[in-house]
Amino acid sequence: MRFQLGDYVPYLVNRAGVSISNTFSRELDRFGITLPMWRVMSALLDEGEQRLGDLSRITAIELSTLSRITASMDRAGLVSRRRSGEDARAVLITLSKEGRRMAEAIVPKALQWESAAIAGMSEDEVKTLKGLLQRIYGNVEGREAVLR
Amino acid sequence: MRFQLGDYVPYLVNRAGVSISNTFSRELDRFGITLPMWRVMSALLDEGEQRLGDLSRITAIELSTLSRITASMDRAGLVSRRRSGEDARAVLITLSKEGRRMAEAIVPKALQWESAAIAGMSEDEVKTLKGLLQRIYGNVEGREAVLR
DNA sequence: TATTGTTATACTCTATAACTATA
DNA sequence: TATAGTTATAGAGTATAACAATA
Repeated sequence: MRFQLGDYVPYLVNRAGVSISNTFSRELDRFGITLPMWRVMSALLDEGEQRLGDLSRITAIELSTLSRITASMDRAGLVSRRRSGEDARAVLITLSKEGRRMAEAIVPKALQWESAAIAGMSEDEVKTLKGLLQRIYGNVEGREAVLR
Repeated sequence: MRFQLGDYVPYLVNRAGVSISNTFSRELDRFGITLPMWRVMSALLDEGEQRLGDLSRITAIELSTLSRITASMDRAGLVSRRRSGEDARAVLITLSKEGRRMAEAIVPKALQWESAAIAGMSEDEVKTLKGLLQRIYGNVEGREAVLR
């Protein structure tokens, strides 16, 4: 049976994703943060204070990994963590002033990298791309949910 | 400045890629191999014997990582490695009989996972998706090449 | 000198599971 | 009992660089 890696969707998606991530990670090195940290910061910038569990869903970072990441960001002064008043089990994460300042400095760079990645595509193509990627994620996670 | 993670292409690509990779990795666990190993095997299945450097390009795996991975696959009896006669610096990697048998057993599973990931998409959409993902990879790696 | 590949180190993320505290 | 997080451990990939062998 013939199998061509260059025509195989999971490979193409993963290769594109890894490629973007790796190159942007190098940009983030200058700020002393990792890509998952940037995800956390941008999610908080957009959505405001979040519970750890919700942040895990938004950023697609494993809860246990996220727990360590936010602890490290807390030590670095980028976020603050406090117990929720409504549910004492929950931890609320917020951007600190410094974290917000850094996040706002990174946003333009992030948009530049996005532009570079989608260079030459029409608005329609980009829109289609986003839709299809969301469907892939939904399909895969949905199947996962069934298997669990 | 507003920044929405859920509308940001690098995030969407990476999320979809990681999601597919993680779920398929669990399928591969049954065969006792990792996703990068499967990449190597499928590339060799499709393209035949390869130099390590070429295999690195095809699979998008770092050379130093690939060196260790193929060494481990060699120990597991999945591939064989030998020096090239034409260029004694180069190492040629081939699937062993057992490696080929395993790869051929995995191909149908891989195609099933691909089908699940792209469920509900038309042929045209899938074709568009592949083209756009290839362009992203080209754009990013091209920019990388310039920066280096 | 440049290229092909190997090896070592330090770091990050993942997967898993045991654990605490609260609901 | 179930949920929200924390912590520890083992394993895999990445980045980097030093290195050997060959071109």
